[in-house]
Amino acid sequence: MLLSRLARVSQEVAAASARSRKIALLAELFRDAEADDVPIVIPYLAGRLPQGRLGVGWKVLGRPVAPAAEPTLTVREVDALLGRLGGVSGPGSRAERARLVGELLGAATEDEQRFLFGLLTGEVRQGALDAVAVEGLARATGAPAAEVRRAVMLAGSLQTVAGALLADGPAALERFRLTVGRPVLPMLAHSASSVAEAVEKLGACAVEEKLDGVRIQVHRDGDTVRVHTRTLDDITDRLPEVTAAARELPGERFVLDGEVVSFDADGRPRSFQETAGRVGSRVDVATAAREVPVSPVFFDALSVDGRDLLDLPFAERHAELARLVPEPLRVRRTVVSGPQDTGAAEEFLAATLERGHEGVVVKGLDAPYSAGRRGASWLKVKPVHTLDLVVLAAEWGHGRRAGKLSNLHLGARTADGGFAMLGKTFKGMTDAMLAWQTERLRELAVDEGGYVVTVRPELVVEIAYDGLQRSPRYPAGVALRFARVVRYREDKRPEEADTVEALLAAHPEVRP
DNA sequence: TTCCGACAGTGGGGTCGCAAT
DNA sequence: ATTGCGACCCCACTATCGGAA
Repeated sequence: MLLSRLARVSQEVAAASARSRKIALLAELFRDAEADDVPIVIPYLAGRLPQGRLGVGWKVLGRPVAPAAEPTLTVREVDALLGRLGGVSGPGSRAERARLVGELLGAATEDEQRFLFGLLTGEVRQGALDAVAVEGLARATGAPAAEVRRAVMLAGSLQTVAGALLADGPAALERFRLTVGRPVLPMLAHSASSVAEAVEKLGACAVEEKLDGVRIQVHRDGDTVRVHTRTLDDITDRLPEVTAAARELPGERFVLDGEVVSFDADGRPRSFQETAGRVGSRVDVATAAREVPVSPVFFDALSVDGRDLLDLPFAERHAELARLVPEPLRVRRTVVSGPQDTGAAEEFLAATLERGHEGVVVKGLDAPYSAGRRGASWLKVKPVHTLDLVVLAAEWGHGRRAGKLSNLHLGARTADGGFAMLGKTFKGMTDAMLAWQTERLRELAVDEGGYVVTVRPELVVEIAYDGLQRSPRYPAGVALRFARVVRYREDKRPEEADTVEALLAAHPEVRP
């Protein structure tokens, strides 16, 4: 199949607003793909590379290359070239990658270049990714969409399922069951604004502490232990403590879901930055493990002794977990009977925060494990802080925000009467707010030269954030974590905005 | 007819490791 | 030695479609 066909379909998908139309377009293309093209075409149209990321980003792609006049590239040729690209490493590899990318782009037409650009940067922006591709695949093969989706979650990969389906038809879906040693997409949580709201929604539920670390899925099959992240990357080699802990457990075959975190000498959780830095260290793991030891803490069991527990109610899965995993290696929790018992849930949240953790996750007791879904039966509750800050500058948006000032630079007052930038945010704005702030900020602009528009520091905005973190980049030595706009405060003058001093006083746990 | 769940898009800060400077 | 870049960790929120209620 020619790459030009994919590029054209991707454009048509982007132009279609109806999901059903997007699905139909993808299904038609998948149906036409030859067997050898399928493992390439399907991931490409889901906005994904079969090889994973290739070490090619905006910088390498930034240099314009004269496009080819006629489309001649086939998807198999593209795949072969990207395969070579992925294998390049060592001195001179940057130049070699750039050369290969240039070769590829030079053979592509303008439309094809645009498609490849999106694919390589992971931003296809056609309003259709995995979920829509799954529907298209189901349509193309005559398999029920729900079963295809479930197979993809259990295989942890769309390609694998696509290959099997196109080779053997819908019957192939039978093969995709939870298998120890093969990671499945983890279940995710929604947010709730309070414990009361969460308990109201879920009724009888467990309230569990939410640890601020890295999600892990641990598979043990006899002596073999594998540890995977939320995106199913294998990080076994970086976490010897987790492997050791899994081998200590009194079971030969199991799959557990949990979090890996680091505690200091007093048993207080270290900052996310410290834990994530440790988990990210892969060269000298022994040293990293000595300096920042980590512990696994589990909260769910997906499989124990060959029994697949996914469809069991959480209460039963947790009973299995408790049989296998001793209490110190499980998250703290309390069970409440319903809204009449909200007080106990709130006390548990307060105690959890007192111990230095992030918040709680409230979980319905009768819900199954919805692999790969953001299940409505898991609700996280974290405290939210707010500040009144001053807009120092704004950046022009992209995509559907093109032509709008989107990303705000946020400042707090300093002792000398100036402002210190604490981070940026593009979150929380409605379309109406985007339009309004674009107009208002242009009135305040002192420099509209580049993609950053600097403004007179006069506009006050209320910002919600999750916490403060140490920053090597911003002048106050701290930055806001997950900042988002709540509303503009036109009733406030910049002299009434919050100060850096007050912010630091409110977060004694963080020192710049 | 209205409501709500699922998705995609729009980017945020930090750290690590590698290659280039 | 330092800098630049890409890959991944963590993530919030809004708009939209389409099926559920």
